[in-house]
Amino acid sequence: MDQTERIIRALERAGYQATPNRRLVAELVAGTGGHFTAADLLERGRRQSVKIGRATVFRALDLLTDLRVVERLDLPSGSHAYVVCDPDEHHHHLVCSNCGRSEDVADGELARLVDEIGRRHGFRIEAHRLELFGLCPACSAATRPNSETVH
Amino acid sequence: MDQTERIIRALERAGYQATPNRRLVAELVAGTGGHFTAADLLERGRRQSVKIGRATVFRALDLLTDLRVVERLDLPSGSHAYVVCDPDEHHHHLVCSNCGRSEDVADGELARLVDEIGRRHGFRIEAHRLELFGLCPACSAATRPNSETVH
DNA sequence: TCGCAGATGATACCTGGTATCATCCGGCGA
DNA sequence: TCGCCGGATGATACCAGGTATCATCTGCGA
Repeated sequence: MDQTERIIRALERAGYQATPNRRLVAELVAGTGGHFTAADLLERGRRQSVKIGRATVFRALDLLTDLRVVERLDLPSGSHAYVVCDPDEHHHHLVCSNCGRSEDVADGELARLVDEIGRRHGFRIEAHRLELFGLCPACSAATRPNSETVH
Repeated sequence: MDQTERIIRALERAGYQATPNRRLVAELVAGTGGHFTAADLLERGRRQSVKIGRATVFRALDLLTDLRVVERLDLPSGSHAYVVCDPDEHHHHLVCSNCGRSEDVADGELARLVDEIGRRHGFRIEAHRLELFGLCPACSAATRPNSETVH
């Protein structure tokens, strides 16, 4: 898939240079199955024996976060991670607590619910964040193979 | 209000000693209107010219988090804070982005929604977290005084 | 060819949190 | 009453993730 290209194009569309370093970060980011940390990217970069500064990685991630190509996630453990996601639509994340894989979840009914909560508490709600953690189909099957199949 | 006592009693019920330091932390925690950080507590402690170690504060907060008397919050800025809350019921937080005041929000319909999302994506959802940010009634009124009154 | 803006990397720094370790303290048994 | 012991404490060092600074590099346009 062209995840890498999508990211690069998002950068260019926003008027940023698509430098080799940024391309590299885009590739590394696109190559993650699920969530990742800046340290992950650095390590994978080094393993491919390309050298890139820590600051540069953080700066690139910052850019991508601004462009909403990646988002920051707060894991239940309290630590932070990043995930690639769709910049075009407000959504939330469903994260596999075993393999780290992440899926976007459309806001859907949540907006209505949030609205209602705001009204009930008299708050003017400006932002909300829903994060869901659990086992993805694969991990779920692996840990409980005798469980019912999808239906 | 007996917020302080409630916290102390929660400690004792769980078999922990209610030491003077823990009492102090309980008071400091109970005395916050909204969310706070460990650094806040330390500073307020020192301002009251009681001396308490950083580690002790963190340890006490850890305990209280375990007892679910306080919870950790991830602010939109990416930083962490703590809030006091009701340990007896699964709930979420509605946080004023101006004054920091926080209210508990019952899970309500969200459980159903979460369930449905899980089913749709084939995930076995184990945990979810909803955080809402906005202006509380007071701050809302202050920033837009000509706005409609509560009705 | 020069100059400049933006990108880069090394490095120092900051913040929030944890680990370690020696010390302190209060309760309890001898 | 003494001594012991476990839990609590505080100082301190440490760690991770992230930011700030600054000198250097690079590529592009005039």
